[in-house]
Amino acid sequence: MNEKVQLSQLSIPTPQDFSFAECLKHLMKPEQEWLYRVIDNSIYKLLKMDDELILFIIEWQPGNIIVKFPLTQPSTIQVKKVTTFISEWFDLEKDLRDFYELANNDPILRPIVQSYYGLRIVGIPHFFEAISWAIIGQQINLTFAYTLKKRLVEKYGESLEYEGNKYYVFPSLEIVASLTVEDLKLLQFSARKAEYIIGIAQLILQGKLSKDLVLKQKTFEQKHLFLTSIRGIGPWTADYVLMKSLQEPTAFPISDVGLHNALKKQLNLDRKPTMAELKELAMNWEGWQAYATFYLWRSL
DNA sequence: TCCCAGGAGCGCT
DNA sequence: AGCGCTCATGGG
Repeated sequence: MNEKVQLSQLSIPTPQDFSFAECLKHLMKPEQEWLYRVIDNSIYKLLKMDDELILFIIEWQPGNIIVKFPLTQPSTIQVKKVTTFISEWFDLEKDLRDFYELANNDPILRPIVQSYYGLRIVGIPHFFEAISWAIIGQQINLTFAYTLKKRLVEKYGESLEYEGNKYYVFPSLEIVASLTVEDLKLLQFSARKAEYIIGIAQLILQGKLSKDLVLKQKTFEQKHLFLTSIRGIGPWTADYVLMKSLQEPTAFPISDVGLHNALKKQLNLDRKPTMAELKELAMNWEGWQAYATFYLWRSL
């Protein structure tokens, strides 16, 4: 009667300057996010691995992220994949000391970094999801972008129910690759974005695009160039993906509207900064442009 | 109604 | 290589 199930548990050490609370705040901002759920300081996330849906719960105790698997006993390989996923999700491998030193000498970043100290770039490890999300978000307001993503995930993503809540995984490459532009237009995607996303799913399935293929490029510039050679991926999207999915600290979506608004606010401007001003400011952020951007986004 | 939104591709110089 | 036009639709 009411026997406690033995929970499989995993522990991932976190860096000294890691703030789970700040990362949680970031995760809780969107109101229409269906690819994870935050309940009482725990993150619930569903992944598909080896054709199996795996739900896990992320908590934190000083020094360690604790992962529990409430429904399944994960295999060794699955545990390893979840560990990698979480490490990328919260950018745990990055040593931020140089960034913090740089930020403390930067009049714009100093106050922001103090306010959100310990925040790490909360990424999108799932490569196809990261690209799709960037494309969805191109040139439309974020609220509508979340609506579009929600519709896509609801309609085409696999799901599983746990304790009364439904958890989704991002739609598979196979499914998206087989969709027509009309299918996505029904969800109010523009024809162009539908083409981009379907085309990218097909490219990945054909082996012509993958995280590994990007990583194989030697320099950051080559990675950027490789990504922008793909239809639908312009400079902003390439930087966004390099920042959120490949943990590249020098990725810099310099044309990003959110970045412009954050700087306008921090600098107390009555207009958005010009491209020349952006480049001038960013000279101080060399090597850590992605972190500067992420912290500036947070300041909004 | 108007302007803007976490842009990108394309054609024309 | 750089500029301008077009796409597309919800939010405020």
